Amino acid sequence: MTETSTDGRIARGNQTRQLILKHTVRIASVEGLGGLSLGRLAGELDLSKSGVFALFGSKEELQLATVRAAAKVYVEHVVRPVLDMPAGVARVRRLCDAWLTYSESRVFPGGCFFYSVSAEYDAREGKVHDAVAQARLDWVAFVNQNIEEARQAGELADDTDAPQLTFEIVSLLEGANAESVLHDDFSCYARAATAILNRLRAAATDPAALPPGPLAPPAP
Amino acid sequence: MTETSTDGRIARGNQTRQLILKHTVRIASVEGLGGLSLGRLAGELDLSKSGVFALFGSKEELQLATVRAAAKVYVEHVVRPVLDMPAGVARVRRLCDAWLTYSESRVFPGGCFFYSVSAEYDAREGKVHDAVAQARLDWVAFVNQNIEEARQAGELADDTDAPQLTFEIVSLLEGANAESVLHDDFSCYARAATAILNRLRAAATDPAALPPGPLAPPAP
DNA sequence: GCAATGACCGCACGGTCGTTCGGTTAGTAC
DNA sequence: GTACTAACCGAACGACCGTGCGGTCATTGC
Repeated sequence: MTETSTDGRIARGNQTRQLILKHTVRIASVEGLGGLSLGRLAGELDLSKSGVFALFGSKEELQLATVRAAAKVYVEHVVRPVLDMPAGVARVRRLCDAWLTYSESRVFPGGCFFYSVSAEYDAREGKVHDAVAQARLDWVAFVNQNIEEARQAGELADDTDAPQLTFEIVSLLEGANAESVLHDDFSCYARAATAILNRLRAAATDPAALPPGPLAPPAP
Repeated sequence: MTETSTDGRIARGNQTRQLILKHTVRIASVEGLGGLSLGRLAGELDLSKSGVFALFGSKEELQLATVRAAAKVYVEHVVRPVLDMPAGVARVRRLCDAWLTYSESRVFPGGCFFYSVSAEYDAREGKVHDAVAQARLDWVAFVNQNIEEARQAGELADDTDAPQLTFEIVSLLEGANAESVLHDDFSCYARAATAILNRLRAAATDPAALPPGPLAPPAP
């Protein structure tokens, strides 16, 4: 517990852990967290089953680590692209575009990781459900905060119901992901973008500031 | 294969099959079709594992039969309540209300059955995926048809994009289901109803014909 | 009567699951 | 040097999985 500056063993362990988690997030986005199995991971990664087990301590801990790893990827692809933008409706729009790109480009092969595992664990109890639910709460709160800031900046009507608008936007985003993955049809992404753009215009104080087009311009 | 009017054996088999399917649709809505197991069903229903197996022939056939059984329940609770209404925007609205009631009242304990299994099998291949995808296609086509009929009846603007409106409505419905099940919070149903009502008003030729309130009045 | 059918059971099979245990190897601390 | 720690392996465990086989028993058609 002292200041161990360079322990090659721990570094190697973390490396193997990340190697494993790169696989689990991909598997889970397609087959769910229940599709993970220690034997399968060991086989595909040329490790021993007990070695994989030892790195996480239990299967549930592996699942929780997978959720945390997916959250990092999610933040990187969806949240971070808007962090350097000023608050406002353009930032909200860019957040939506980032989400649609994240889903459409199949950062996870099974579409949005959290859509898959949310549906898998929504009606169950336990730590995995709680972790997934918290991740979604954080995401919804972030969207809501961006909308609220746009309202307070005067770019959305004063009487805009931020939680209501948040619900609608999140539903449209997830609806596009669901339909595109299930039917292997990407036309719904344009539908989601259109719907969100129109909805933002309806709430905006200056609809002309929301021109059509795939991406809102980055901060100048 | 002749006209066997009363074969008690086959009747009894169908009865047992339906007993099993009543359980499988409930289990699958919570834990997914992958959560089904012959041994578990046999234990909970006081049957033998081989007996359950024999009634369906394979596990995949049991899953497909479960999807068909859930589709029947779905039609009964969502589609049938609007069949005796005249085409128009009131019929569309009532269809949405029926869906929200179906989800909110937990006809399936895990919320909408098809939301759960769609997310479970969306990125996989095989007969189960195809059956689930087809069921969703049928549902979306039905919503789209009702919207299109309302447009042709002159109750929605001529330039209404029916598939676009269908996508938005279906997304909002499923969004409410997802959020309520995951967080055990039912406030989102009101949000979905509000969003859909406003969206229909925006497309309606006579918005005054869409008063607020939980349910559109049945046909007079 | 007799033969056929179908629901249903008991049992065993090969396989995979998560987990445990003992041991080897390599890096760190003293 | 010794003591300790952590990654990692190989073998084994008990439990459960889907499936197949042989058999019992009630119901049907002839």
